[in-house]
Amino acid sequence: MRRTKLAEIEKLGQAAYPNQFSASHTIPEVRTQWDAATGEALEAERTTVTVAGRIMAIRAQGKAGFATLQQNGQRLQIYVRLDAVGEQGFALYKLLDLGDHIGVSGYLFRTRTGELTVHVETLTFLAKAMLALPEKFHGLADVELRYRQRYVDLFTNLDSREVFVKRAKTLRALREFFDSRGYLEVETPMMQQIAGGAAARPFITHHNALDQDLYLRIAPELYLKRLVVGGLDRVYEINRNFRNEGVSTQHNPEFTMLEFYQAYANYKDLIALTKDLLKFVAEQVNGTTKTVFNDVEIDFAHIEELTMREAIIKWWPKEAGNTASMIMFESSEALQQALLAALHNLPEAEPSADTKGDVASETSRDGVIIDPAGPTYVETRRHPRTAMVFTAAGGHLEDGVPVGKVIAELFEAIAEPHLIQPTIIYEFPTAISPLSKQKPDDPDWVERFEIYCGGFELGNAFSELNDPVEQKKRFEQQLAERERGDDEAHQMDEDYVRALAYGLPPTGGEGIGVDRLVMLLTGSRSIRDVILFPLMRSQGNRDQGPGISDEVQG
RNA sequence: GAGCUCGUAGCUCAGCAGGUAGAGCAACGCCCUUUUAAGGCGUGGGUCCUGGGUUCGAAUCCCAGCGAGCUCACCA
Repeated sequence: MRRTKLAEIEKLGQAAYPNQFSASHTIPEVRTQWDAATGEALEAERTTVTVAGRIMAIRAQGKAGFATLQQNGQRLQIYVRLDAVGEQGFALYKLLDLGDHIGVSGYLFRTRTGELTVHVETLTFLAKAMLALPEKFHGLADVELRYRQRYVDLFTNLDSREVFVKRAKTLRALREFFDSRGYLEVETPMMQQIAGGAAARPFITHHNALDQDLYLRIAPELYLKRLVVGGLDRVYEINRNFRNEGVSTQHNPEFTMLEFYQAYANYKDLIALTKDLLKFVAEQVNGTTKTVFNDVEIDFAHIEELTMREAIIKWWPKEAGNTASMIMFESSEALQQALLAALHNLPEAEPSADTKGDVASETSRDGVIIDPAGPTYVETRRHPRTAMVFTAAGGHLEDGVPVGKVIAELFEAIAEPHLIQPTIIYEFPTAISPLSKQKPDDPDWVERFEIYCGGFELGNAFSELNDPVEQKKRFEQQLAERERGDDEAHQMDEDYVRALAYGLPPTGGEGIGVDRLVMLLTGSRSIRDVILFPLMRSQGNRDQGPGISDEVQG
């Protein structure tokens, strides 16, 4: 059908796939320059423009007609009439389909309804859309198709396009921020012989000529610190990490990570830097420090700072009474006591028929409804989740799990869901921080912080461990974990230990999930909405949507 | 990996007390020289995700599979 039209277009003397078209303006340029011009002014000027674009709407009316062209996410109406473009030109107009690319030349005017319009004098065919476009009003709504056929999503759903424009702005702002502070942008290997720098399962690939397995990197961390050893005191890298794990609204197997390292800085310096960074990027991208995520307004100009311990106490469940205090963090026994007291305070649960079978109410987090606006629980009559959290924590302590690890678990269960506004949580237990430096006055805690926002983790930073002897020891501990079957435990990296042995200055390092940052800045609930081509399950030979074969091969 | 929901025309959707599929947009034909979700008249268009089963009869009910979304788990 469209093939025959293309043949007819060629008969009109138009190339089916011309090699170039010289426009005088882009559509956004025309809009910028003449959006404010009145009809009278346009008539007086009689400005002729030559523009190109994709036809997104077409309205024919006998011997005249309109069409809407789109270019770079902006639209401009054109008006084509028989007596202006001639028989050939009008014949071409009538053969056009939605989605075709054309170029037009003509003068600007305003229609009766006041819309800026090109009064076309010459019409040039540029390329055919062989497949039908999605419906003009709803656009492409099927989420799966939007991800799999992003090219259609981008020109039909301009909101989607805007997300990726903002993503590019985010990256530009990040680079500007670090460049202006004397950081050097570097690129370190993404194919590594040892996948290190994080606890995650890697993808494995193979180099044929060397006959050697390689890992796609899970983090650039260890290479970046080697560079600091080498005297590149301030480095940053923005690039992909790959982790062989499940997907969710917050995880894609390949994701973009910003990591930066600064010699002679510690985690306190990085806290200050992170605050400046988030504020700067938000302003560059959105013109304001505020953004709306999940219907909640988030403001990057006000970033709260809490220690992990303070956060646990702040969001200690109300129904557990006044049972939390700083003392409980001092020993396993103290924490046990606090947990027991809290459990004792919990009101009796309602009959189990109500709680057990009520799987559907999981969304309300098992009876605890979270108010995203602030640190308040709206209590309902059930607290099974709270009880479970306390019971599990107590059990772990009895099993001899390090108190630091249990404290971190409590934090994740009790406090993390409340961290909607950007919040820096600092001082982490040593037990869960193998690469961080301990606090000089308190070896159970390390100089580390994470930044949370929108209910998830956005970044992770610490004063880097630079003692090669201690580092080697920690690698050996990880090896022992590996022996026990933990395939996420770190491998020994002798070369990294050697690098440290040459002397890593006191250094602060941080990683920020760029995709998640873009999610916050664009109000996107799913990471797939900010990744152009998110990983989708293969569909094998199953056809998805319209194919070209029918049109091309007939 | 588990639970819930979904899969019907190119797109957005309806149809599901079981009786051989429908609307709008898009497409095709005709009318219309300032319309804009243009309008009017007419026409064509389907592997109802796939495969089984129940039934005289399945888009509809049942089972299995494939794909997706969300939630949870895992995981930074």
